Amino acid sequence: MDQELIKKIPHKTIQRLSQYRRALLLCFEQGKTHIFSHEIANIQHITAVQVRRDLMLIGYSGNLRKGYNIKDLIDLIGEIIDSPNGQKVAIFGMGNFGRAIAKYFTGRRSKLTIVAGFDVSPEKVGKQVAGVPCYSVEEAQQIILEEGIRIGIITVPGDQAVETARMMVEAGVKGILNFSPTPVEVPENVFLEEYDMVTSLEKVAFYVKEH
Amino acid sequence: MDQELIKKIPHKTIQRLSQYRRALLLCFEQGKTHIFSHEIANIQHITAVQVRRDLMLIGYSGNLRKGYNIKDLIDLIGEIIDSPNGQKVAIFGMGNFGRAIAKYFTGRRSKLTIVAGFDVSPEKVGKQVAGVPCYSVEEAQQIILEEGIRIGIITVPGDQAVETARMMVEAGVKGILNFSPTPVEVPENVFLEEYDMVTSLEKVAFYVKEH
DNA sequence: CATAATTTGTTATTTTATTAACAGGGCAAA
DNA sequence: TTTGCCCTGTTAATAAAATAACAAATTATG
Ligand SMILES: NC(=O)c1ccc[n+]([C@@H]2O[C@H](COP(=O)([O-])OP(=O)(O)OC[C@H]3O[C@@H](n4cnc5c(N)ncnc54)[C@H](O)[C@@H]3O)[C@@H](O)[C@H]2O)c1
Ligand SMILES: NC(=O)c1ccc[n+]([C@@H]2O[C@H](COP(=O)([O-])OP(=O)(O)OC[C@H]3O[C@@H](n4cnc5c(N)ncnc54)[C@H](O)[C@@H]3O)[C@@H](O)[C@H]2O)c1
Repeated sequence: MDQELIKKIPHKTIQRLSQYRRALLLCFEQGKTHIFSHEIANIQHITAVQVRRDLMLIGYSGNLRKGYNIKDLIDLIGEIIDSPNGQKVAIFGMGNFGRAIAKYFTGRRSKLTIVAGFDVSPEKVGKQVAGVPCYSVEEAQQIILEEGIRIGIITVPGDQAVETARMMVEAGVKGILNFSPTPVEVPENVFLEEYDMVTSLEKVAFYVKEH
Repeated sequence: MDQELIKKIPHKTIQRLSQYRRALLLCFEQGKTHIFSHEIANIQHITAVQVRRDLMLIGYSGNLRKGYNIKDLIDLIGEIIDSPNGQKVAIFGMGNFGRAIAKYFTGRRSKLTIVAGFDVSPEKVGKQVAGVPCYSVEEAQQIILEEGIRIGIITVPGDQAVETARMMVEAGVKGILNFSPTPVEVPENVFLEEYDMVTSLEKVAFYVKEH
């Protein structure tokens, strides 16, 4: 696919492609070879039109009678969202959440590998969590460079997030997923995604509230 | 505020209100009494217009010279998104992630309290995590009813999520925050929020990829 | 062979969300 | 007092996302 076009894919479509792929992988494991847009839509919470539109944007054509070839589609989504040689990820803050993430990601075959954790606590530095070595923050710059880590996950306490992000960017990280409740600033050439769990829960609470 | 109007507030605004409040609480603790829209905007990643628009929607008026009264605004946001007597929350699946959430939420004063965890593993049932008792899933229906739990967080493995959600709804849960990668179905009167961490990370990876 | 039934691919429309524009108010300083 | 500045609140314009609508293609079937 043309690189120019890839950049024009809406953010929401990128997210859905990731989700389509996971659903497709499940179908593929079950021995299915083809799938219709409305079947994909049923698995996710969306409409068949949305699915077709997304696939149109990535230039994938299905078979009019059999639908989409699952294997081909998985591969095409992979070509778009994965990097050929994978990407390395580091976790900043190996507390309860950071460790849960490390355990969760390790072992599952994926183009994304968590290769390092960083923490300030002497109890954690030097240990391994699910095979992920934990280093001190002082070593971060060096390890990030050596390993070629381009993505960082922030799971430090909120009051440490801004400084941590600054340091990550300085060390060469190109993408940050910030799970702390404190928004951080990054330069334009760094991609930032933030998710605040408390906000999500408060949102649910609001819509559940007896007005 | 009028209940009819409250229901018309956009989802995104509700999320931002939650975030404004947290930022405001920090400012309040630092002794500030008033704040301008552009100051709030700077803390979050948004524009001052967005802030003013959101506050307009909830009918809050600031002082032309001093900006918004922090204390009043915190209280108003609380009136809108909190329930007066708080709401009870349960976690389904007390694994690594579920336990991290339990530890994280406990102790912080908030209108949301995690009062129970549920799991199938005999090792976990009967124990406590950060003061949150873990029950077997068989007990769920009864405990949810007794405690008046209206909100549930799903942190069971993906292949258990659909069945878990079904059971939660049957037991009377009115809002679900699903962290498993598997989308679940809920009836119309139940509010559903889903967050998929892998998708977030894949999104970051995509925008960081060297095209 | 014609027809009905499906499903894709794409354009048009609608809805939702964000940003821009600006009137009006209040205070400070000239 | 008057001028200028910097706010808020609100309407208007723009952009992004989702949905609807439908032509074209393919196959099964009478
Ligand atoms: N645990 C959850 O379920 C959860 C949910 C939502 C958000 N979060 C957020 O994730 C973050 C971590 O939460 P947690 O529950 O794991 O807390 P935690 O206290 O268990 O872990 C924080 C870790 O960060 C380390 N740390 C502190 N300062 C650091 C620094 N400057 N550099 C590197 N490491 C540092 C600490 O030593 C500790 O190991 C917080 O910002 C929290 O708000 C956690
Ligand atoms: N750990 C993470 O950082 C992380 C990140 C993103 C998403 N998730 C998702 O959260 C979920 C849990 O992840 P985890 O890492 O905590 O896994 P985990 O295996 O540590 O925990 C899962 C827990 O659920 C329990 N369980 C299994 N079936 C159950 C059922 N039917 N009812 C109640 N409990 C049941 C298990 O006994 C276990 O305690 C998974 O769906 C995972 O995809 C986890």
